[in-house]
Amino acid sequence: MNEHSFMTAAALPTATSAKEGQILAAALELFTERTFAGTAVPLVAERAGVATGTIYRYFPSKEALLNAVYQQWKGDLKRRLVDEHDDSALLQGTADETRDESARDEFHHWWSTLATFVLEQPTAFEFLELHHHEPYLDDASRTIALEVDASALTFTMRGQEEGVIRTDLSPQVVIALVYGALTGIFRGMRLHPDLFVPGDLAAAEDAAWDMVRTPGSARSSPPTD
Amino acid sequence: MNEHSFMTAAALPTATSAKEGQILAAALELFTERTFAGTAVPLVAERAGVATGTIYRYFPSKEALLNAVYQQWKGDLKRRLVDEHDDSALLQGTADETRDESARDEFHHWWSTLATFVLEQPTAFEFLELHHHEPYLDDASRTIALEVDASALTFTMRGQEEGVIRTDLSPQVVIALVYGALTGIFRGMRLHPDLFVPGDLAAAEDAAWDMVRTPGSARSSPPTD
Amino acid sequence: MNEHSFMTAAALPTATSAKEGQILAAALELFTERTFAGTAVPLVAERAGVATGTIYRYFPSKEALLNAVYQQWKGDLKRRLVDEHDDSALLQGTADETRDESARDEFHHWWSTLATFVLEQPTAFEFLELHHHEPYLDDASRTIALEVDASALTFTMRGQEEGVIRTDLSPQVVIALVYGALTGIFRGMRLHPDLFVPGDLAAAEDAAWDMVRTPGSARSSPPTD
Amino acid sequence: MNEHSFMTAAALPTATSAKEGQILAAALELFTERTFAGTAVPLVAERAGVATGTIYRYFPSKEALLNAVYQQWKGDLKRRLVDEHDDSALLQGTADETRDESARDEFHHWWSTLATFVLEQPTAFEFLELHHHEPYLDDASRTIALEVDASALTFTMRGQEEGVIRTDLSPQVVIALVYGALTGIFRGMRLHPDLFVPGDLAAAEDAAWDMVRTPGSARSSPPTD
DNA sequence: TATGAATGAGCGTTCATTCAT
DNA sequence: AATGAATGAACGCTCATTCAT
Repeated sequence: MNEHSFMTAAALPTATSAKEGQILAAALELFTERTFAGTAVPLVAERAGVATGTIYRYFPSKEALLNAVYQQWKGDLKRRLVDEHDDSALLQGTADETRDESARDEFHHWWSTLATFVLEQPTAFEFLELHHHEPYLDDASRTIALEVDASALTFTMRGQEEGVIRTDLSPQVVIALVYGALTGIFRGMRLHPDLFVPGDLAAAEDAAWDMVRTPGSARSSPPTD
Repeated sequence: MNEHSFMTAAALPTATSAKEGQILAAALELFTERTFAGTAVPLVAERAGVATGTIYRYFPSKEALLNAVYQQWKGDLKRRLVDEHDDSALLQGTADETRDESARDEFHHWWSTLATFVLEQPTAFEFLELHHHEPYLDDASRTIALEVDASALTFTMRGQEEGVIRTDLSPQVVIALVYGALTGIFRGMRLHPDLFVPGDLAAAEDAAWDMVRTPGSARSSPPTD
Repeated sequence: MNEHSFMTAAALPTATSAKEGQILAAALELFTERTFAGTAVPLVAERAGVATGTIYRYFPSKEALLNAVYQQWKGDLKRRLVDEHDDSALLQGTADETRDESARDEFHHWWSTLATFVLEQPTAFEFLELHHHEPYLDDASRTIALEVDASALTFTMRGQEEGVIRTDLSPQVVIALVYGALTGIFRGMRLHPDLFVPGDLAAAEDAAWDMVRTPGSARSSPPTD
Repeated sequence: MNEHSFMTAAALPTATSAKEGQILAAALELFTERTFAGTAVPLVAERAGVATGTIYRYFPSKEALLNAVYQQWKGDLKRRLVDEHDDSALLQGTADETRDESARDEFHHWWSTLATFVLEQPTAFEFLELHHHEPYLDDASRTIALEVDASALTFTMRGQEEGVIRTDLSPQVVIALVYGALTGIFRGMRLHPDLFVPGDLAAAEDAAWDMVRTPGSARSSPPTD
């Protein structure tokens, strides 16, 4: 299904030196805390522990640095959500008669993978949220985002064709609802860390599924990892 | 129910002159399009049709202008969500035996009020989303946000006590899920206007309710306005 | 012959405020002393007695400032060499039988006008020399230069047709020789002020004429102003 | 005649390695194309095909590199104009009765040597023109320039004493006129290559001589090489 | 000897804010 | 009350120079 997964992983921008990694990490934090325009390049340099000029040895401009951060993490997310899932699906060999189970399974895959990413890399997730649609995202950045979107769309439409996912809403609306719900919890966690616990994300999976499954159909439990 | 309504209403910033209104409108648009740090004050002045110096006659600083915009619209939203609803609830005199209905009704009130606001004032809604957690929000701005949150919390906890809203999730998580779901659709509408229609927001209400209602309980239809 | 001379004079860039004039004067000096790339904008501001940012209120960029200086002085020179001469020629009504005289007269006009300019505005003349062919000259700057060149070419070719100016050299070479000779003296004056006197320029006119007049023809004295 | 020739010849910088030669050649081109301040050292390194740091192994600073280029070519020019001529004059043994011839001959030597240099090394000639009077020229650079000037001065004054060169102008003015005329043609060739031909330089020699010879005296033809 | 990554001062330019008009 | 010219600190970025390899 996806015979490119090894290659694309290699093609994704990865820090090829310690300094580049420090710069990417500092930029991730600061762009997230202070927005792109609100972050001075010398500040990135200071947090990365390098001189200002060094940043321009690795990235041709501030904008290119932002795109590198975006591609680093959107690429990581895509790998988790799309590439690895395709691989495991190939290995397991999904049979047709398990479709009904499979939709719930796949929902679980998406939700739990996102939840894991969110808990492991909250700053990266917030960065991606903040820079969804900035005009300074370049083609490479947009391409990765579209690949993730396309994969989610495929899954959702299949679920609707099978009658497992509600059809009174367009697949885009279904995706927006689920992704938004997850983002809502994430935002609560960041804004009010005292009122949320890490388990909330996993606990909300069933509720999110109840939102988009065909109403009235038999409820199915998520798989136990 | 809401003993603060007089005070807060009076405290809300309202444009007291045509020029102030033009400045607030221009700032709303530009801060939303370009972020706070990415917006030059002279640009706000130009779009508002006033001289740069005039802005400083009405607002002591760029940051104060941002807070004024925030309070203008978060205040408007609060008035729609909290104040007016309290008023109408007071007038109608809600009886105890209608509680079960009432939770669904109140959910409908929140969802549809938010949906209306989103469709009427998409730029203002996006502005509020973008400036959720900025460090330059002042106390007045934060206070309004907290009042809205508190009102939603009260409603949700009552719904949970009544057994209508699911109790396997904390009230904060419930609120975050619903608000996030709505925001997700809104973001889809802004990002992909061709894939969404205005009716999607209203159509998603039932799905959102399915997410937070106690699972397995009888489904109740929303009221017809 | 040139009914636009009043208009073009008005269209030439002229300092429209005291500050703009100070900036142009400071830029002229510094660009001449230190070359364009060797001159920092803050240095121009300092010598002009204004803040750095003020320069950008009058000129969109350092390059535009250079072009403004160029057009200011090349325009001045063009006015002296071309426009005013056309005017006076029109007024006097040159007759055909005085052609032979006229070529020597016209040569005198060019030489003495250039000499006057050089003595009055040595820095401006050196600036124009230094920026003859820079790639950052814009179209307006080049146009003025071409107009001066074209006028010199017309005069030279007429002199050659009349047999007064030597024809063993192309008109371009004739112009280059004369202009170069004058520039050579100017450069000597700047480089070795102790070895040259202001009168040298005027004194060299006859020699320069001897270079380009048809050899062996009767020598004609320059007019006495 | 020139008692300095041994010393100065030894003092002239000569490329002592292939790399140094490449650096000098790259610097010549770039300083001429882009001016000194407008040329980045890494750019010189790139065009020379060496690493940036290598330049600092041969030249202590960018300024020193400029002076090395200047001395390389001004030294070359001096060798052609002064040293070799002295040598050949010494060998041939010039007799007194050929003085009148000799002045024209010597003029021819200067003009044709300069013309040859200009045609063979246009970039070097332009470089020397551009850096006539830069404040960053060091003593060694200035010394070479003065030696050339002194030699020209000696020749000119002798010509004036003999009555062959006009005496209504100081020898410095005479030199400036001739050198300027030649430079004027050179500049025309660079600026408008389509309007000039290489032969123009040689063709203008007679005209230049007409400029400085004593007017009215018998015209003498240049020697045929 | 030669490299080129790293530095940080300084570049051209912008912009929040002030204030004379 | 309103203007917009003026300011200068701070921006994104460059580059002469150094030095570990």
